[in-house]
Amino acid sequence: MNTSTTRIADLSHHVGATVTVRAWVTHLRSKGKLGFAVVRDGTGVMQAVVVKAEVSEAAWEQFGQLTQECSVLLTGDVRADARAPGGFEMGVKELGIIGTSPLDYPIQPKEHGIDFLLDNRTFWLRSQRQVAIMRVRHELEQAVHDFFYARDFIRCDTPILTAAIGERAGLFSTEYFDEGTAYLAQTGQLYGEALAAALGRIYTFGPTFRAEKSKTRRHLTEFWMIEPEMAWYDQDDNMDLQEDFVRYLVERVLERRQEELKVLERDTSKLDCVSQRFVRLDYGDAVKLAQSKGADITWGDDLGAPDEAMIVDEYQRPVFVVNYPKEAKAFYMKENPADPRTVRCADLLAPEGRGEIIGGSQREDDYDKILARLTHEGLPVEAYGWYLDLRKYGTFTHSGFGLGLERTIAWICGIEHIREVIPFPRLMGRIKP
RNA sequence: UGGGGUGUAGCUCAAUGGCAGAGCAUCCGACUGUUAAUCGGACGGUUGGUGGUUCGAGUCCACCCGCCCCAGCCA
Repeated sequence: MNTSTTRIADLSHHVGATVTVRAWVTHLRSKGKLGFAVVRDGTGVMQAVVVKAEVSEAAWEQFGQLTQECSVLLTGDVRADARAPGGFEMGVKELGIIGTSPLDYPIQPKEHGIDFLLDNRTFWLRSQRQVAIMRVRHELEQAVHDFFYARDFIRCDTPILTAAIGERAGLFSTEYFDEGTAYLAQTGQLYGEALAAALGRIYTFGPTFRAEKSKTRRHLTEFWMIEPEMAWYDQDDNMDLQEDFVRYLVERVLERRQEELKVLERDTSKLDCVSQRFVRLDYGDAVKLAQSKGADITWGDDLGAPDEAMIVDEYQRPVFVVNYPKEAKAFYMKENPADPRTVRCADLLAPEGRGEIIGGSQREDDYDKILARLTHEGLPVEAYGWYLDLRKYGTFTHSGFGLGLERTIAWICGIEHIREVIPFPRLMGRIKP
């Protein structure tokens, strides 16, 4: 690495000194014999000021050759100036073009339509807003690992290529040698349960794939999920952990990524609600609440997106909706002893109409009951042999949940559509770039 | 998949059924403190496609295609 150059983020330490910066040109303005180039290097933005009378003939000529997105080597004096984007600017002495950039660069500093931006995602990612989002994403990923490491959870990686097992929604399939069809994992949970029996408390952090024909601002066909699984946790312990986890993630970003949130124009006061205790609302009460607000819903129905929005709107902070009807939920959730029509589960609804960011439950640990559920749902029992064995060889109380990374980032950043919070979104009808 | 919307210059958008336009970008010129600079000029079109109605269709109708929003499924 060339250590003789300075990163833009470090300019504040070099005020008054002469430094060299490598960067890309984002914006050019000229005013006769005075030129301005706003450049970025991934760590920040800097304004370069070129005065014809103060540079060589060659340097001034090079300035005239600059185009948007060409890469440059700039040498000059650093000074703080309130007029400069980023707060610091360089009085350029020497200037060289490293890589030219043709005049047809598609992204302009103005409004563009979403389809155009996604087609040009590689370039769109260079914009200040996208850089800010990716930095928050990075902070959250690191925060996930820090949270669980501090609590002695073991990170485990579960397979992406699987035989059909897991959720009910659509699967992506591919040929797998002589073994027939393999499917891209929709969840690591079932493997997580096996690992919890070996290691106690574990979590997975990986991509998941769902071939659902969903076209909403909350769905991707490929997204990242964090799935902890804890031996000897019941559903109440599970929710306590989720609450600590979500609160930690939000506070971590508020603490360390204020600059990025400012770029995103996020009203961070809306996130302060996580410091309060999260609401725990029984499913039956949630239905009554939705009904009182005019929703057409009866006991037994799953809550729709508008119902969820109504419920969260009532409390203005994260809400657990607990103990859903058995029929609305997956076979592996534990029957609720207090009301066998329901299961010991919870969805965590994020504020501001964001909807579900976590789905979790205590797992059914009774061999006969889970076998009956599998059969009742018409699932291929033989495919679940090793999973059922977890209830046969030393069954144990255990619980876990799945947190959708992109939904969480979108909520914290205040981004409307989750396609913007992953570098290269995979959507129904979009596989490129 | 269902409901709603939309498709016009490289981009973002105008145009009572009657000559297809603007801003930005690009090019040329002016300008020593710009902030998506400003000012003057130039360049830029098979109006998504195929049919139809009409003297005349970007505009109305039918079908097809693309995209957007909402819903379902979920994280």
